[in-house]
Amino acid sequence: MEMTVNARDQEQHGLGLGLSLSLSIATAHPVEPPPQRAISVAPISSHPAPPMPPQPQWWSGAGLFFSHSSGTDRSLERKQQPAALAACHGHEMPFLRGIDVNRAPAGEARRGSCSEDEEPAASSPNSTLSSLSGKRAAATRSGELEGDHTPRAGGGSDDEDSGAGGGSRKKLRLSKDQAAVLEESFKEHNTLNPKQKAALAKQLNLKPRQVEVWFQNRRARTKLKQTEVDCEFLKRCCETLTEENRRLQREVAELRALKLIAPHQYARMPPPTTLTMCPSCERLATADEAARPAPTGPWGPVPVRPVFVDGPARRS
DNA sequence: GACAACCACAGGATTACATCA
DNA sequence: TGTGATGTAATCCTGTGGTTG
Repeated sequence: MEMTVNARDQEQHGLGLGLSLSLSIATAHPVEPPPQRAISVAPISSHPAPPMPPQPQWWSGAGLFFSHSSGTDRSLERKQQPAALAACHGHEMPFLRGIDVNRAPAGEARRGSCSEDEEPAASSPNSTLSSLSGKRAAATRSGELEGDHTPRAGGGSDDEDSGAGGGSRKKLRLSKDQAAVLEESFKEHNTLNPKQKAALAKQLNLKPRQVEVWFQNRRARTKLKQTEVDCEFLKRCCETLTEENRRLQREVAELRALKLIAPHQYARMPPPTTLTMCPSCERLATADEAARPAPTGPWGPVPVRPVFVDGPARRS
């Protein structure tokens, strides 16, 4: 079961970009990434290989956080929820401590415990909401259904939220502490199971839905950033190959000229080695090497695409 | 075992708000 | 102070996989 989930995650996180050059190598093994290798451009080349950032922790962290199930093993989680939620208050998340939260007033109509927070209506508003889109969505926006707005300390009340024409959607800004904890959690595991979600929500005084949304957006940002990194990487690959191609063409021209000028000397030279450029690993290989099967790639070590590591740049 | 209905959750696209230069 | 740019929380929609009857 977990394999299925992971396979799906691989597919989804593996950048369905159609960037097939060397990306597939890295994306095919997100759970257990191959060791970083420098890109070995042609042995005779003097061009520096494109820089390659290290891989993020979460990339290889799938399934490690709550080891009883993968992040999306819902069936198991659903069965385990009552007991799990009873014991979910941060026990398995050592980093969830001492969070100074921008909390709504204590009297606010929030369901306190994480088990209570996992009520059906809030657990997956999307699935049900989407099928009821029109009215229900509008109702949600105006705070009728979930009261999903969690104002910051001193912020507006629910009354204020729904007051402005009913269609306003107040936007909570997470505090630095909250964002830091979420970020830390994301590094550990880029998806959440209900236990984790509830624990985080409880600890941060957010709604599980908010934690869920944050993770969704965070995954989207990571993927976007990764796409940018990939584009940059491919651009550099292209430049490198173009330059290499120019150089080889110059070399060919020089050799031809030499053949015309001194045909006798040229005849005594050893036969030229046939060089072939591997399109995926950017190594040059002789015809012999190319014919030989290699253990790790067509002609040797396989380069790993750069992977985005840091969080998105923030203005401050 | 095959099937349909349902549920939960993921990603992608988009909107709307908050903040900053 | 007004404004455009940017970041991001939140929403909507759709697809997928698991469970259940």
